Amino acid sequence: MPKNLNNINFFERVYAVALQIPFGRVTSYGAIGKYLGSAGSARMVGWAMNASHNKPEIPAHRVVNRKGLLTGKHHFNGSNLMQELLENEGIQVVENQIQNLEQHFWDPMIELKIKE
DNA sequence: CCTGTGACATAAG
DNA sequence: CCTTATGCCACAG
Repeated sequence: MPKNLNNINFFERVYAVALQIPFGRVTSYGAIGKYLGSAGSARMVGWAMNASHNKPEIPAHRVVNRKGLLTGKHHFNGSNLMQELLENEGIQVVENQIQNLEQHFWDPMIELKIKE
């Protein structure tokens, strides 16, 4: 993938990965960023998710930080919607933190492999 | 072009 | 476990 194209569809890349997260699975901002080749710039992923508000189809609730903490829940309607969505997928959430994270963790690097 | 910003990550104390 | 500090990088204005 040419470097020049990295910045063009960055948001869409994030969306594409988020959309590929299987039901009942979650991943981290860093994992997505790493998969996109922008390792370390997990902030970009979070920011992209912030922009994903325009795209309701993006399962942003399946994207959490490294600790499995629902740091972005405040960005959902201001309620515990994010937690409810996760619990609806069979994921236990206690104190805004995903339980058994490793069990539910979905790594795009592994599941989607690395292209190029 | 420069500055601020952000739903993160990692390290250090 | 906590708080700070620093790196990180694309985007908006």
